[in-house]
This record gives sequence, C-alpha cells and structure tokens, in this order.
Amino acid sequence: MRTSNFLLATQKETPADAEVISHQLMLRAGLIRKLASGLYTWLPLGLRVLRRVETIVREEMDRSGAQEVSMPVVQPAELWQESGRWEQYGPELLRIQDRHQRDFCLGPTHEEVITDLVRNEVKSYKQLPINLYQIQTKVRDEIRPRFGIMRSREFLMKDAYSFHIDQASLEETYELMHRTYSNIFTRLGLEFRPVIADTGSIGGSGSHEFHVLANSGEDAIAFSDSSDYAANIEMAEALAPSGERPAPAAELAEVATPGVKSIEELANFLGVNPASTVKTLVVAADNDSGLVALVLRGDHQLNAIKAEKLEGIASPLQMADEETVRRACGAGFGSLGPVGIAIPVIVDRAAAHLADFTCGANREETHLTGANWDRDCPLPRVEDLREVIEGDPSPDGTGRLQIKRGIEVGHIFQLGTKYSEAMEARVLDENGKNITVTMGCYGIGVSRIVAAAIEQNHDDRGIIWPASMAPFELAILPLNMQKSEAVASCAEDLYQRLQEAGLDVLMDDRNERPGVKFADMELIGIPHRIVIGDRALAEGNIEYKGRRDDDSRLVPMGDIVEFLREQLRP
RNA sequence: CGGGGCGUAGCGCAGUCUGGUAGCGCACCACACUGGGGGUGUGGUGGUCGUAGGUUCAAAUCCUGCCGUCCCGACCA
Repeated sequence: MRTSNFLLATQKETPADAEVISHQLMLRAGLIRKLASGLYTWLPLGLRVLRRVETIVREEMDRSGAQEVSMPVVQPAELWQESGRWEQYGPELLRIQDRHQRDFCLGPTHEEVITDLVRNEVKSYKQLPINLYQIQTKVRDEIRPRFGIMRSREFLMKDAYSFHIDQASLEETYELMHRTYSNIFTRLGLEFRPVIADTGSIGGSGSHEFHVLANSGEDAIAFSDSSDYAANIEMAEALAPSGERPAPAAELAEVATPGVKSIEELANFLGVNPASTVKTLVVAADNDSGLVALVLRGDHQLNAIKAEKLEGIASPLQMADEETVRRACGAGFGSLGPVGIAIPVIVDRAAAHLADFTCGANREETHLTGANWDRDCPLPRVEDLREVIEGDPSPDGTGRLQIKRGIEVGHIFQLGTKYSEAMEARVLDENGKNITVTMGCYGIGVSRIVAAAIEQNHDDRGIIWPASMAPFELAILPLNMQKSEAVASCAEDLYQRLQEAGLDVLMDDRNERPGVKFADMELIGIPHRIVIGDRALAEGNIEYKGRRDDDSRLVPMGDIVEFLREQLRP
C-alpha cells in the first residue's frame, strides 16, 4: 500500500473530548472517528488492526474445534420473553419495533438465539458436545459510553456457546476454552492474566475473566507475586492471620472522644495505629427489619460482594441509616463497637485476631480502649468480610498479593441450565430419556482488545503495535523522493521486492518533509521501518529501525530483503 | 437519573462579562523557496456562531425552552 492511495487520517492535535490515551491515539492515528456518543466508524487503518485481531481469534477458535456461525443482530422479542430477560435486562437492551409494530431488540448477546437454534437442530446426546461461535457486532445501550471504543454502544465481540450432556463435559470444554483464550492473548502479544471472577447474577459454578494489565483499567485485580493465582478483587479471599490471638494485656477503659467520627480522627486523637482499632458498620439483615453489625479492622475496607453473599445479610447490601442505628445501638455511626451491642455481630477474620483493640462504646462520643474478645464480649461469628490489600498472603498459600488494574477483554462462564431450562433445550440420552442440556458461554471483546493493546503499548510518539496486530508490518520512508531519482527508483524497487517476499508494506510516497513522515509512521505504530535517503544510499546502505529501538542501523542494500525477512519473521 | 462543564470552519481555541461588519493556530488548495524530525513566505477555500423562540434599531454576545456532547456519581455487565 502507498500512503498516496491510503486514507491516512492522522491529526496533530489531541481531540478535546478524549480522556484515556488509547482513545486519544485511536483518533489521532486515524483508526476511528466518532459518529455519535458511543458509536464509531472504523477507518481503513483501524479496520486492518481489527481484522488482524479477529483473524487470530477465529484461527484459535477453529483450532479448538468450535464452529463458526453468524446470527442476526435483530432478534425477536418472543425469545427474550421466553428466557425472562425481556423484563430483566432493563434499558440497556435496545428495543425496536418493525413496521407491523412487532417487538424486536438489537442483540447485546446471543444466548437466546443460539439456544433456540440448538434446541431445534440438536436432538441426541450423540451430537454433543458442540461449541458454536460468531464474531459479530453487539449493541448495548450503555448508560454512559466512555473511553472511545473501550465502552461503546456498538462493539465487535466473539461469543461462543457450548452445549453438553453433563457437567463433566462442560468442564472439559471450559478448560479447553481457558487454554484457547490464553493462546489467543499470548499470540496477540499482550500481557494478560486469567482471573477468578464473580459469577454475578448469571450464577453458575465457574467463571474466569481475562484481563489485559493497564493502569487505566476499570477493574482492580489481585494476583500472587509467585504463583498463577489471580482474582477479581471482589473475589480474592483474605486469609485469617496465622497463629494464636495474643492474650489480653490491657485493661478495658472508657475514654471520651468528643467530635471523633472517623478511624483516622480516632487514631490521631488517641495516638494509636488504625490497625489496632476496629470499625463497626451496620447493614440490613435478610429478614424484614433486622440489622447486623459488621466489624472490621480500622485500616481495612468492607468488601460488599463478600458481605452480601453471607447468610443473614440482605442482598444487595444495604447500609442502615444513622437514625435507625441510633435507635438500635444507642449511638451514631462514629461511636459503635462490638462490646455490649444489641444486634447480631459478624466480625472479619483479621479483626477477630486483635487483642487490646480500640472501638466505639455504643455511647455518643465515647470509645473503649484495651478491648478483648471473649473477655469483654463474646467472640461473634467470624467471616471473610474485607477487601484484600497489597501484601496480603495469597489465598492459594503461595506468595503475597499484588494489586493492579486490568481491562476485561475476555470472560468465560459455566452457565449451567439457566437458558436451556427456560427455553426447554433438551436432548435424548443413551437411555432415551430427555435431558436438559448444560451450557457454557465464552466472550472476547474484539474491538476492546484494540484499545487495550494501545493502553499497554504506546510511548509519547504514538502507538507501538505488537507484531501480531499491526496494520502494516513495515514502513518504507523514501526521503525527498520527488527530487532524488536514486531514492525514488530504489524505493520503488524495494517496495516491489518486499511485497513479493510476502511482507505487508506501507510505502510513504507522499511529497512530505522527512519529519512529517517520521512522525506519522511512529504515531500509527508500524513496528518496523526502513529509511531510504541520498545520504546512506551513496554508501549503498539502507537504514532500519524498529519502533521500540533507540537508534537506526545501516544495512547493505544487497542484504536488506533477507535482513527484513529475518527481523519480521523470526 | 442526579451534579458539573462545553457547543463559534475538519481539529484545537479566542471573542460572550460590557450587544455594533466572524477571528487566531493547525489542517486543506495554489505557487515559490526548502528538503534527515510536524520548515518558510505569498495568495486562497471553508462558519445560517447547536437549535427554536423572545428582548433590541441591531444578538455569537442578553433572556427562555429544547437538543447534542464530555466529566463525576448512581445504575448495569
């Protein structure tokens, strides 16, 4: 391809409404253009990248034995009513009517359609397991689209659905997909982690998210510094401290703490470490009117997801309001504590391990010091309530936890029978008995990968594409070719020969000054470039530079094709 | 849905307070110079100032409604 024939839509200035670096660079490099909020046109350069990602995903899915299908974006309401999601899904489901006023939606996902297909086509256990996938545009009417292509209303997704006669078969395919995803992200050249995820409202027994590590990621993930363990931070278990709880050493004492509300104020006021205090939060119980007190170490944060999963606690988690608390406990938010409290208490593992701690006295503006479990109040029910923090021991027993941010680019689920049950997808087993099929689903955000790759691979000059997804492998920059016959003929000759050698080449034959060409090719992130200029050419040399290299090097004209072949296809 | 910001040329912005002929930089076109890191000069193209209404002799500017868009939050996956 020649730049003179290519829509190279680069921009010098950063668009004002782009917040994250990938969004800025995608606009500046001319990969995408916004049509409306959350809706983007892919320009030729961007589409090349998208297609390369898609190709790798397709190849690896095919290799796993999955079969590609293509389902409609427009889906009839009846299917969604059958699964119950027409009501459940909410306004994110973009609904439309056709000319006969029949209800349809634009598919945010395709469980209903695929389940309908399989219940009609698959009748026998002999046809299972089967794994069907597509790479297709999804529509979600996001409340707030943001970060460009990262969270848009229309996006390209690979979604696969597997069907099984039993759980064992599902788990087999689930493991296969786990490996396939790892292969895909490895081939794409991205730094990623499979993390244990919350199964959320979908339920089911197993779920992993695949995250590309990047500072701008929307999710926090915790992983061990010396094993494979990684989990969404909501899911990471906080282990109980090891060893015995220290014996009480201090006397229980009451202190007046006027105006002290937060743990920070308490620690300053009494000159104690927040880690030797406890905080007490009050939430709604799972019966109508009850309350439950949750006790955590002062320096720890409550993990709402863990809490609401516990028996006895309302889900979703509901914090009690201060008036209710005051009536039930005798004091407001800043002065609560486990000693003598009138409502059921659940204590976090770490807080349960404290001795001589400081806590609220359940009397306004009063705290207790030197409090101890079993002596001053019974040790209540102990559970894992807190958010893990960096340095905590890894739940798998190996190493310590680090916390980084990640961008979710893949998600695999063991769905179970949620959809097959509702939509009556059954097959006959070997005994001629009807069995409801068990399902798995496996998604990859293809367009989001493009943004995630940029978040992870860029510098102040622009994008640095991993070789696997670059729009072109090599840029040829002939300098002053409109004036120099030697440069022009050498460039044309090399352009021919490199194409014949099977390389995907972009030749910048525009009548632009060198600085413009350098800047553009760096901005759009072509991994390799050669410069053809009178200076080096006089010595019979071509200049080569990798996008990440600091300096260029000279390669004799006669060796250049072979040299490039080695550089690009090691 | 709540709070906040912004809508003036393709992009980035000034002008709005204090009403009086629509402006700058980049980009684009032409020509000349220049030719190894977004170069220089000259001349040009391009805007019903988001939209509807109101006030006024006169509105980008003042008033009201609406729309769009971005950020924060809530919500959701």
